[in-house]
Amino acid sequence: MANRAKATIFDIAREAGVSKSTVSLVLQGSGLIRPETTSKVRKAIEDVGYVYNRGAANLRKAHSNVIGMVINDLTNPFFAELAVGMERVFQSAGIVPFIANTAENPVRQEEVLKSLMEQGVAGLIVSPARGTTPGAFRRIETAGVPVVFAMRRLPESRIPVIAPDNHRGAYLAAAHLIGKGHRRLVFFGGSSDLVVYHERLGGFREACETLGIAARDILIVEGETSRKGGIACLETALAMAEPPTAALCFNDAVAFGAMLALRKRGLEPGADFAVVGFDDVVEAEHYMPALTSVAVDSAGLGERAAHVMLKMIQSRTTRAEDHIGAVNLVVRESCGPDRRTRSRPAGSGNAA
Amino acid sequence: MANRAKATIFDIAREAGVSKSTVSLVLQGSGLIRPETTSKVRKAIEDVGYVYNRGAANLRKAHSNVIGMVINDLTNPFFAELAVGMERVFQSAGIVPFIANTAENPVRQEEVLKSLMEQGVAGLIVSPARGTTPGAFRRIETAGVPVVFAMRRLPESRIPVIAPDNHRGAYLAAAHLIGKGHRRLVFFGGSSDLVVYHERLGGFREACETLGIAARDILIVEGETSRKGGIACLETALAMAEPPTAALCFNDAVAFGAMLALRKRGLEPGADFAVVGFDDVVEAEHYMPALTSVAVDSAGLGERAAHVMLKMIQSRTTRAEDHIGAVNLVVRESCGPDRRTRSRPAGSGNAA
DNA sequence: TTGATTTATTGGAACGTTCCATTTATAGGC
DNA sequence: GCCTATAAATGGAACGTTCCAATAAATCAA
Repeated sequence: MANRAKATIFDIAREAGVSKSTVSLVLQGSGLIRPETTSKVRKAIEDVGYVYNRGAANLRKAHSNVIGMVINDLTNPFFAELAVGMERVFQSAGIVPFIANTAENPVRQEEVLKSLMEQGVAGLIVSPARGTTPGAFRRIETAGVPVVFAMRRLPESRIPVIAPDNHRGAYLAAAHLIGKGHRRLVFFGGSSDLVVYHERLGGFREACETLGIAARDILIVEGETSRKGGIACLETALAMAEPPTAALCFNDAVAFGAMLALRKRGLEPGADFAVVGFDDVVEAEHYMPALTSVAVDSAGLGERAAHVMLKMIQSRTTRAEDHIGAVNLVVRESCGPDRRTRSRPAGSGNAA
Repeated sequence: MANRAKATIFDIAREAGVSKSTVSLVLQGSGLIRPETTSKVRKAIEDVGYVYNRGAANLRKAHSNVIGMVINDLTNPFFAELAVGMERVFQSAGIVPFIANTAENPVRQEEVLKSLMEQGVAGLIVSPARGTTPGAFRRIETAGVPVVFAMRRLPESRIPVIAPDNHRGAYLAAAHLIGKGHRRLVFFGGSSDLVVYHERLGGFREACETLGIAARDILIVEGETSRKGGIACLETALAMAEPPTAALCFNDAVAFGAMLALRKRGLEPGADFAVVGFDDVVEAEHYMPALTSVAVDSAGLGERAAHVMLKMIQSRTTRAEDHIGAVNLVVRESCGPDRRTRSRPAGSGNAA
């Protein structure tokens, strides 16, 4: 089976006793070919161990069938979920998405994007790396390749975005905390080079302000968006002269870190200090205590992004509407009982 | 910048006032071109918004620079780590790996593999989906494309494998449990269609047998390799007439599930029932209690796999040696204190 | 039978590169 | 100044497909 040099449609043609054009037609599933001829060709294809050369085909064909998916952090299950959601819809459209990881590195992202473009992708779904420069996608835009951003956006870009309603999610979470009786709140993690950060922080601020929290009781501690960052944030917060009693965290990883740090200090997350996460990754439910978090349905957003992309490709446009996905607060145990029913007000249980 | 139709080297040539061949040479970084000419061409490339067509190039060139990475479950951080490790070494070799997810589905895997082959990959690193048929890679082998398996292997395949020493890892873990005084042990999760399962179970068995555990005290509960599966396994085990006191779990997800189920029953993982995981994913360290687990260094194995692949491509071979990665048991808190020092022997603390 | 129509099949040009064999320009030796 | 050696640039064929226009074969109406 199969000699050294790779087989082409000419080899198939010879084997089946037809012309290369006929083979090409069969390959494309054209109905013009007589059934017996078709099966003769099919057999020859098997016999010579043929593998279709999509590169050659794309030289003539208008459109390729590959879509690139550029993700900033594959090890974050949140983004992996996003990828999985996209794959679901592409699969049913007969498209194979290729995933590439940028590890939150703009330089790497540049390489990855370049490579994907050279490969002739039909479209790109991107969760841009932190620190992506504004012009990073100009080349791609002028090439007319459709791009959609997922989860994250760039400051002043015209590229359509599929993302959760970060502002509202943060608002809901903060409102929940305030409803529980907390009066001095902190926002943990993230940094201002991320648009998402501003959205979430904005929601947090708005809730605090409209629900009567004094400006001096609205705290912010920036930090890495990881467990480690969460630990650091908590240490910083508890070292304050007047520590907060509740934290809304930039994402679940930060929340896990904060809970861990709490435990290390002998404090019980929920009872002694309230923690809310963001994203609602699968582990949130299984943590001890289970983490209250803002669910964003990343797989659903992935599906949405894929649909938008499909439509853009089909209608040969590079424009599309943004889509802001609904969020909802999943209340679990990390915020403890209602504080207003307790005798001692905020600040209790803060023994180091 | 850039008119509608995509620019080719001819457009660059016209713009720069040279021939297409010169442009091609510049593109390939040939030193034969005069520096001033080179920069003239470089400028033209910018001006026309050129994007290199790798498909066309591969028609002539012997080798492509893309490597496919086929992963069975991207949402499992363990596999995501593997991917990240590979990327590290490919990046420094100027290669962009494309990742595709099979979601543990052999049919999907078939499609993904086909698509990657059509794209003209130079090599394939695969963590095969469960239930992959023996012949699934024959086509690829006869096409002469190098393949290496990572983490998992197929029953009778000749394809090189990069995997952790599952047998030894399980042996170490079981020995640890026995050393702690446990005398009735169970293996949780997995199923016999996976070679890895047999390896890990084999190590568990060998440790039990050589360290004097009676055959009737060596229990096995198959199950899904997920949190859910772990929960089910634990329920099954505790429902036995004579329940075990310690479990070695197929992987960390199963272990997390088991610990969860323990908690739900009011039992304390570690003190009341010992649990050991496998893979040592990042969360293992952060769990409550921290999970004792067999560390396999998946990122390191990913790097190794990538190196092997690079060498295979370079030496134009499709053969390579297997590589069995070292493992080590990371002892944390999920196995509790030494049981031999306690008054009551195995079986205590098992109130439902 | 003839011409028109439909159904199957085919040759050739094109797609955007690379690479080889040439050609042209530049420099060096005498 | 001429010949040779070297450096720089070039034209053309090839890579494996698709698609159009053209041909060949089969069917049908008269």
